[in-house]
Amino acid sequence: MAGDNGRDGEGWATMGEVAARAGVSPMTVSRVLKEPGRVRPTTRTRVEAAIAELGYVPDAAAGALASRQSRLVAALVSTLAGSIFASTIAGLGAVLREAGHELLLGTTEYSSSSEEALLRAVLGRRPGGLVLSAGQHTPAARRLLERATRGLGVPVVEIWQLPERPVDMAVGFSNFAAGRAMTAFLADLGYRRIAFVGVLGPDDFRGLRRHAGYREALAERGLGEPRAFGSGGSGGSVEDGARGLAAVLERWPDCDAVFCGSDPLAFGAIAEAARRGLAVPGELAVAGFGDFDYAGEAGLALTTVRIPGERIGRETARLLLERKAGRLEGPVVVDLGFELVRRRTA
Amino acid sequence: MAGDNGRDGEGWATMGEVAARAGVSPMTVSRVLKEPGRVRPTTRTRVEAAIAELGYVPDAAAGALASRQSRLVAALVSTLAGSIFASTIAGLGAVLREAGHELLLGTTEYSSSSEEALLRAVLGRRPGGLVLSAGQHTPAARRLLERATRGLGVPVVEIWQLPERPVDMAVGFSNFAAGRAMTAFLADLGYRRIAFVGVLGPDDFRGLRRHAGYREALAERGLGEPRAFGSGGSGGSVEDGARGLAAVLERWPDCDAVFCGSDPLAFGAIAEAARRGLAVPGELAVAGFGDFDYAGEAGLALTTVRIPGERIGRETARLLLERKAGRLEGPVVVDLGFELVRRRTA
DNA sequence: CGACATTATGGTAGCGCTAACATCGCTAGC
DNA sequence: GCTAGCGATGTTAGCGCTACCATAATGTCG
Repeated sequence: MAGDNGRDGEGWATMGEVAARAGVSPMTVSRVLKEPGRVRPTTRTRVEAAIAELGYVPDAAAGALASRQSRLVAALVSTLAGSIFASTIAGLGAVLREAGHELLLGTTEYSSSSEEALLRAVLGRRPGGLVLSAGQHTPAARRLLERATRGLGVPVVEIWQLPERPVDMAVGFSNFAAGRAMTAFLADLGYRRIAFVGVLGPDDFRGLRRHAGYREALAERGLGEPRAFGSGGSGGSVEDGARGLAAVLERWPDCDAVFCGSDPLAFGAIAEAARRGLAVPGELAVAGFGDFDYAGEAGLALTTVRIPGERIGRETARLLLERKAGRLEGPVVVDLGFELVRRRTA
Repeated sequence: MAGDNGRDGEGWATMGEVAARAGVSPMTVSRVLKEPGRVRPTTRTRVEAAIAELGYVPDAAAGALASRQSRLVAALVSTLAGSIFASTIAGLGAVLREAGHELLLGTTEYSSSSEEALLRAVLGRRPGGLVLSAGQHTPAARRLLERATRGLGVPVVEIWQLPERPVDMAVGFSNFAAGRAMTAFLADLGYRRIAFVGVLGPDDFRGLRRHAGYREALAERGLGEPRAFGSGGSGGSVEDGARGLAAVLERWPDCDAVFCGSDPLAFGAIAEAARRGLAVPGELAVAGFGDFDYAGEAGLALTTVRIPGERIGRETARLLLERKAGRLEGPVVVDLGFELVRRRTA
């Protein structure tokens, strides 16, 4: 079977074999691959033929070793589930690929203890850039990161939030501002007894910031004490939303609006409201966060906060590329903002 | 700043530097890393101290080149959006990481023309395994794959469906059987005029198989002509579901059930039904596919088909590892099945 | 038409690591 | 006390590629 396509030997063809077949030196083959313009067309054609005949695919590890360029960018996100980061990763990958880089992906699944191990594994690949979603890093991880970016010049981008003290660069939006804006928006709409349902575990930094924004808006407008319910763990599910609304209503039965820290939570809240015969938004307004697919007019018609997920990915890639090209100095923080989307639940 | 942690030199510490500091040869350092049991404890401690002091992180590319083992597994999925593959990738990554491998991720975004480019890029990394979600490959891509698995012994796993002619191995379930089972289930429930709304573009192989299963079930039970509406492109959104139901109802106003090719479509259909004042399931039953988060009791309470997404990932990793260990011969196809979940929409 | 600037190609030397074998020091056995 | 045998460590030789410099082939002009 071997030899059907390509060659008979063991393993992959090497550049030397291609060179021999084309009657040139390995160096010329290398140039055909990387700077075709610098090789005479006739030679180039010959080399390209040899490449095709042998089914040659250059060994990236050898190339990386020799050139000290891995053409690899590592992205470490907390999770892929819930479609939160998916579009960001897609955008990141698309831009990167166009520039000839590949994406090495790691998920920490919200356990920051495994973050360090993952980081070490990934750094061993000598990535040309690092993308991180986590808000807080273990001290050891932070040290590794500092060293990578400060000492070794590896660009690092933290995404989906704007850290006070970025390791290097950051692309995202202010969860605090978004939380405050939506709460203020609800207040402007006339709602007075606004509750908050979110994930308030210590690991979910972003949820915490949204909640802080909510409280801030309440205080600014003198809307009384916060009415917040935080589902614990790694929540943020539809069930958590239903439970959250139930808990809130039990404690503060007179609420006229609930701001949920994520669209799934809002979904759960709406379903729970329906179960209780509460008209939305007539008797209870509901707002979400994220503008998931199903939040649109055809689905929930949810009033929510839209986050430019894919743009975060693309912008991150752009920054990485710019910095590698030396066209970017110093710390960079890009605020891509957010957008309040009013639909029919508030 | 350099030297804060680790060393002052340019770039990363090398194994040779660690060796010098510990007063041993590089080979001993290598052994401490890979087979600590074969190094005397006192020596090992010394080496480990040197590693820590220098913040040494071994260069995986060099290791790969020398050992001809990349410890990299590449996964090529059509998309990350819609949370379809997310849990599979998470499961895959988790198991792989435990075994000391990393995940190289590529998304084709349903364009099979870019699949070949992606495949080439990824093969350059000499992955120890390949995971693919696409059903059909371009001839060139297929040739590359055949060569990789047949000629070079790279394990390949196709996931989320069971191809008739697998490249190497496959882990998934039968979309045909699932489509048929849900349709038959609806029939058993007493529904007689069952429509289908799905993505029927030529690129979505899985949707096509589900649709085929639907037709088969209809034929088996003599339920008359199929009533199918396929949204074209890369659809599968909530909007497509709403539009799909509208189209179906216009053409066949007497439908008593709709089977949707995915949960988002089902969501759209339910929303559209509500808009038209149709009681679900009283006047119109709706079934979905996928058992997304929001399909649960707390949300849509959707009758749907549950797919073991994460298990597919884990099983895939297991197969890859097994085959690499030489404990697995010949083609392997693992059918992980599916589960009909009856909730309150049918 | 020969000196010179170009352009095209080749040779050499490693990148950082590990497989395979060589060597050393030690304990065990008689 | 000598050697077989073992465990611990070192030496050598690349893995496949690219930077860098050298050389050869081509073109340019007085």
